[in-house]
Amino acid sequence: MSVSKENFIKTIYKLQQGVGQNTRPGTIAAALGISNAAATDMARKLAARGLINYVKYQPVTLTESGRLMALDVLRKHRLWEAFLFEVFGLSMHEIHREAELLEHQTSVFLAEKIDAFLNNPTTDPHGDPIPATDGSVVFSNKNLILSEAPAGATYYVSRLAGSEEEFFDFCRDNKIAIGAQLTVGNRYNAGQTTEIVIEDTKLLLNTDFTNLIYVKQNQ
Amino acid sequence: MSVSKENFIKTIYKLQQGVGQNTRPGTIAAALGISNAAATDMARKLAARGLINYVKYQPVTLTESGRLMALDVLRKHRLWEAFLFEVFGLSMHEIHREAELLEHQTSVFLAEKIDAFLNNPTTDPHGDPIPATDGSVVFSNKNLILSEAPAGATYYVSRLAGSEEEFFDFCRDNKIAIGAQLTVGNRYNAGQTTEIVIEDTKLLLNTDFTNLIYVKQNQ
DNA sequence: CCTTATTATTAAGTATGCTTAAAAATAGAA
DNA sequence: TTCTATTTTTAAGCATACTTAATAATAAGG
Repeated sequence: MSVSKENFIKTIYKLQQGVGQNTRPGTIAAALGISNAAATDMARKLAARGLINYVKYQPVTLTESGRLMALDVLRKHRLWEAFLFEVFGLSMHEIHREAELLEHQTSVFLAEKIDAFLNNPTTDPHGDPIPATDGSVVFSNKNLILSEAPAGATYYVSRLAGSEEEFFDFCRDNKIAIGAQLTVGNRYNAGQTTEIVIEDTKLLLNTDFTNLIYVKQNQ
Repeated sequence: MSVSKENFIKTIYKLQQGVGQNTRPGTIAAALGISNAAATDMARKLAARGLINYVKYQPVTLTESGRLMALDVLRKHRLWEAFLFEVFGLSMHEIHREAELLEHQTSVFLAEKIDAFLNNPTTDPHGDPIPATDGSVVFSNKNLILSEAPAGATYYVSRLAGSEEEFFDFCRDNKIAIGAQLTVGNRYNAGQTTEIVIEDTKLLLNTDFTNLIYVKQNQ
């Protein structure tokens, strides 16, 4: 499997998980920074290999073996993130950037070594679940997405699901970190804008960010 | 720079260092497991980029920038080897196999982190020197190649310059490890075969292996 | 020195993963 | 529902990194 194919499959998986996103060729193309034509082309190739279900003009979906492949790459990505964070103390953005490259050149053998070294972690430093070798993923059912978390309550940040440096910079500058306490205030603009209070500071966030931040009731 | 180009440049560098080897297209092709035609093709492309000197029907040589690129890849390779050996306790063959993949996806940023974590090592677990960021390499002038080491004397193994699993298996099975003591005995077959004594066991090695083993007088 | 064997090069062809441009299908708005 | 805008697909083309087959040059042996 090539890097391009692994990233294509991984992108489909992540779009399927994401809120308010679809897996149409154009969406995948935009996420990967390639042309729509290239995405259509790749969709046909991966369908021929039995990794995705592809019907012309329809959103693509992963087959079971495609899903397993996505999870294999994601497992390696998140193990590297946890490792680079733990051992070298890299930032949230740095671990993502480096893991994005290393994930494709990591043998199952090495992934197991990293996993054992870290004592089989269940989440990476972003709070993303680390899939097991058999493809099982445990999503915390306590996690609420900030864009839909009931107002008035106080929560702890449990997951920062972004990947862009801009997002992590914003989080850092505004004390939004895993474990940080925040209160959800009013919603404006038909729920597109959420008011939060964090360390006595009021912030207005739109869905670009509230769809990437997860919270839970207890720390 | 692509993986293919990095490996081509790296192979030229290693062939230049090796004993009884040349850097003709066919030799490079054999080392990389590609056809002679592909090697000629790549030679032309890299010459166009100013990384190698290529004249038809002549052995190729690295330019200064080609040499720096080879050393950059080699630095990352050997830092990974040292790291995987130290942190995960992988074998001599395993560290090589994994580093062979990781070396091409390692940023200078990450290489520096690994280097600092290991306290700026000067050699990897095989005894190979780790090039510095500026491209300087310190070869121990005390190292003697076993195929040319004067007979009758006792030495310590200082470097195992192979990469094949077969070579490392042989070394392990015969107690040839970095720091091990050995005595050079008679030479036969016009110097092609060297008798050594290691832990009271006599061994006959040919140049396939004695060109890959380095020794020195003091531990 | 000449013949032969080896090696290197060129030429033609293939798969991958992209691109842009044009055509076809779908989705959205009036 | 119809028109238009958007999206998807197809088509043609390109660069990379290989292949095999044929040709050319070099190296080696007698």
